[in-house]
Amino acid sequence: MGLTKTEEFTKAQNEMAVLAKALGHPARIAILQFLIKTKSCVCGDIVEELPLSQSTVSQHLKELKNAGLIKGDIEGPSVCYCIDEKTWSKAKAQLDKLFDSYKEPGCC
Amino acid sequence: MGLTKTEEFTKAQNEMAVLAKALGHPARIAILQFLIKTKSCVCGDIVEELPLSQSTVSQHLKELKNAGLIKGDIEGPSVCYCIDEKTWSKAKAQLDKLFDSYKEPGCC
DNA sequence: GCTATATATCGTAATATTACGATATAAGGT
DNA sequence: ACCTTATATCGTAATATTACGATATATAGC
Repeated sequence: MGLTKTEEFTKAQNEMAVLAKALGHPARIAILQFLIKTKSCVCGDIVEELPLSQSTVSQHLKELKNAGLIKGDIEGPSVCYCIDEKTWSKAKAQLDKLFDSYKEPGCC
Repeated sequence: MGLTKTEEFTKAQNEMAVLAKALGHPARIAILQFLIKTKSCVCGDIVEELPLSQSTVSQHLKELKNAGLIKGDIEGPSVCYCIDEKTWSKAKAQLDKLFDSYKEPGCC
């Protein structure tokens, strides 16, 4: 056991879970905020900004990339990361939909 | 190792990460959608709705409760779960803020 | 108090995540 | 080709998550 039963859920549910999971770590929130703030999408400056080692930051960047939230362009010897607009707006839309589907205060 | 360095990040970053992490599993997305759909916030019917065992569902409910997204009222022999309005709108606001802070398409 | 039903918790096993140092890879400059 | 710099990957260790069956707990009804 210990393996998420993805096949048992809908595509939409799995997609949303993947996106939310990628946001489910303070370091990754911090990375995204930093990428948004410094529009120039400075690359390895993230390592200096975060209280984590270079390899750990690289791992978090990889996960954000896997989820599709960011993309990385090679730029000389370094890599330039930035928000992937398409997935970003998709994530926003999906989460908005979930949050907005709750209207009335239920029963308890 | 293997322990998230929560102290190194801001309160807001950690809070958002906790909320997102709670949403980071398809079963928990399914549970929330079900709770919203059946306004009567039927309790253990969730177990019948999901392709998971009773104990596993109970574990997921516990995590959603820990994150504050839902609350459970004892109602006779069973428990009535429903969305916790306060945390729900807080989560919505925090995520909205993150998503909306991205405007221009960066560089790459 | 006993019984049935509904949830929660415990114990356990498998897999995943987080983190780091060390090492590998890739690109630019000399 | 060599060196430097920037990132990525590997190996490893600790902790967390996911899942289930079995057992405990709690409440209503008898």
